[in-house]
Amino acid sequence: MFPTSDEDGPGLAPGTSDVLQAATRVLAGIALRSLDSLGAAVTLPQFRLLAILADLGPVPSGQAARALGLDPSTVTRLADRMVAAGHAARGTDPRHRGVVTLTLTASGRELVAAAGAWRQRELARIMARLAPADQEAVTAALGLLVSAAGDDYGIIAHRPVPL
Amino acid sequence: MFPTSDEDGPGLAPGTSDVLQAATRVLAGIALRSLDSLGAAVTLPQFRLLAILADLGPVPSGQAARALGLDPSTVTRLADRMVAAGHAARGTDPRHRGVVTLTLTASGRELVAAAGAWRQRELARIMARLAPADQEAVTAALGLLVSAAGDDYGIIAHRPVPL
DNA sequence: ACCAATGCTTGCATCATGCAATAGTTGTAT
DNA sequence: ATACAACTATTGCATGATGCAAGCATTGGT
Repeated sequence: MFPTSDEDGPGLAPGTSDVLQAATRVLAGIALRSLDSLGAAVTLPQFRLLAILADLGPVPSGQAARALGLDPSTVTRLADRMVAAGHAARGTDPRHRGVVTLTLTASGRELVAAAGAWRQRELARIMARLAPADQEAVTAALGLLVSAAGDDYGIIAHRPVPL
Repeated sequence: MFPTSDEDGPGLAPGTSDVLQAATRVLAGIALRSLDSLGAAVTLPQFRLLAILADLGPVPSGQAARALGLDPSTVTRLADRMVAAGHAARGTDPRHRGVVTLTLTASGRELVAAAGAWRQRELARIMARLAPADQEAVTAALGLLVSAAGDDYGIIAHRPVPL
């Protein structure tokens, strides 16, 4: 089934590495292609900014930068493009006039929602090929993997993880 | 455990989307951080080129471009940098002198091997937190997922998938 | 009123990317 | 033999992403 690369490290059952690599390809592929479904409206970094804004609501630019693991200046320029495209808006915090808050516009919210919907449809399409019991097994196993990875690869990590 | 986003599409059990998203983060995170372990020696696009060369052996530049889903000109310039860095070398096919073949140097092979080794250690570290039975369950489930995704997200796809 | 800390932006350099135009090669047809 | 069509790789050009360093504005404390 998989091109066994006879490269299994210590403590890993044979074939595990290959399966993990293939699974990474599948999951990352779904995430990336969901952007293509938007008609090339936004790039991956741009979408990441929109997604974090959808998650956090209106936040200071710097906080978005920390959440994304990017330099503040990079977020400034990403925001430039998203404001120009009408997907986000800049605002000010009355308390601290030096702070620039970023918010999604209706257009931005639509993009994030559309990508999420596409991802779910695609996922359902793939899972539908499995028996119900297997579907449950996949979900349960992924939950195990995620819990094992713990905080190391969570949204809030020492070094934030993309996607 | 997961921030249930009450966003489960049709045909998906509740929570599935969140688990999948978290799993994507974990797997993509491992793949991306394996590059950091190389000391920022190469960027992700550069490493993708090296990895494809490791997979395919010496290949024409254009074939590498197709395998990566990139424009040939992009591969030309990626190759420029990797040749300059000493990780790859250009060659010619005696049959077709217009064809430029790309090969890994010893240095390039080392990089690919080091990243793979890091990934395996990290994976083993995470899996070690699970009971052996659960480890097996995770591997089996990922295999199911990959087989369900089938050719749609394989190395050889209509639209090649990164990573 | 000065000053240090904080936060955003701009200047600069580098990498990544695709499209279009160009150049070199090969095989075929005239 | 020459001309042409097909293919491959590269270069020119424009845009986006990125980090670091410098600059500017704001805020709070002394």
